[in-house]
Amino acid sequence: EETNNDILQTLCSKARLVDASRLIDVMARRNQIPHFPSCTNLIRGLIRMDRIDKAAKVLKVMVMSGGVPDIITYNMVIGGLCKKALLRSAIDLLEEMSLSGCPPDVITYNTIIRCMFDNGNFDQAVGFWKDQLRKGCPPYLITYTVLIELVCRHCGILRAIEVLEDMAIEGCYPDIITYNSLVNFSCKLGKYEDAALVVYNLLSRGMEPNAITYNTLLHSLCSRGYWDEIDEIFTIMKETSHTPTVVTFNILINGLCKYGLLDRAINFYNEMVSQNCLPDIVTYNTLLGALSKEGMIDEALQVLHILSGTSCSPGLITYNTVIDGLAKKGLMEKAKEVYGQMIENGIIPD
RNA sequence: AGUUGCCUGUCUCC
Repeated sequence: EETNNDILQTLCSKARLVDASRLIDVMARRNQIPHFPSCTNLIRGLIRMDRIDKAAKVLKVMVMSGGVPDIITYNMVIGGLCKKALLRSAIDLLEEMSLSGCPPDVITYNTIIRCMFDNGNFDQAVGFWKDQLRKGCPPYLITYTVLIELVCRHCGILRAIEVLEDMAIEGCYPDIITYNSLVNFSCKLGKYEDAALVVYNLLSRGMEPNAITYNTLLHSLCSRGYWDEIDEIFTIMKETSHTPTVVTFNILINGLCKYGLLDRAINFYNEMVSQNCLPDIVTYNTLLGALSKEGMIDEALQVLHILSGTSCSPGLITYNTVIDGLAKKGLMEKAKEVYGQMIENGIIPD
């Protein structure tokens, strides 16, 4: 046991986390008790590597061995399970928490509610939330922010705004994120009158739209090609303290590309560079997709080549984008070549 | 300290 724990610590410190998790399995089978702090570090590391399955297993061994993981580690594992849509496992773990001496907190509940919501299990999410209220949990802003979209979806924007007002009466003040969620939802439905109503409401509460509010509007307007309105908002952003961000430019570039207006998209690219707003990998992925679609294959390959070895190196989506573009033009040889580059650069295909 | 809520990019489905 002692020897194994020494090995465990060595593996953890050498970042050989999968090996370490196998060792934990072996130790568990031999009824050996793993060193708990190492377990915690291992769990967190495995989550960072997206190996939730392993992390959950180590957590289980730790608990069975009498260890009590801290709330943050638990929440991270539950969050990881939720991201993988393993809601059932997340709920099982939630139930084990209290038994293991580490009762769940708001963050645990919010994580689970969010997961139910994302999976379309709306009734389950609301039921779960009501259970919490019944148990005496005070209303939490983040929970409301997740659920307010449901009110909007089922009862309309006016009711949603009423709920926000009720929240404030209960001392739970909606913030800009809460309002942005509603702006986003309204925009997705193309209900710009509703979005405007939300903006008026946040203004009347002494808040201001932020860059994300504007970006949300821009994204929706872009998908519908409302260029005049887009121009107007972009101008407002430049005049206020909510300067366009890299996301703003990415939205505009993407919108123009989708409409085949690559030249105008490139103008925005130049504008962002000249304003010291650094393009990121999303910017390049967007442009690469457009170049490929327009048949500007050499240009695309050139950009790809330039990107390799910069701080903004091509990722999985970059390669997928270019390979897909080449394949759709029937250029299978070139596609395979790029695939080879991808492997060489250590990117694992999906 | 580190874990939960708002905006952008590829493919598939629509």
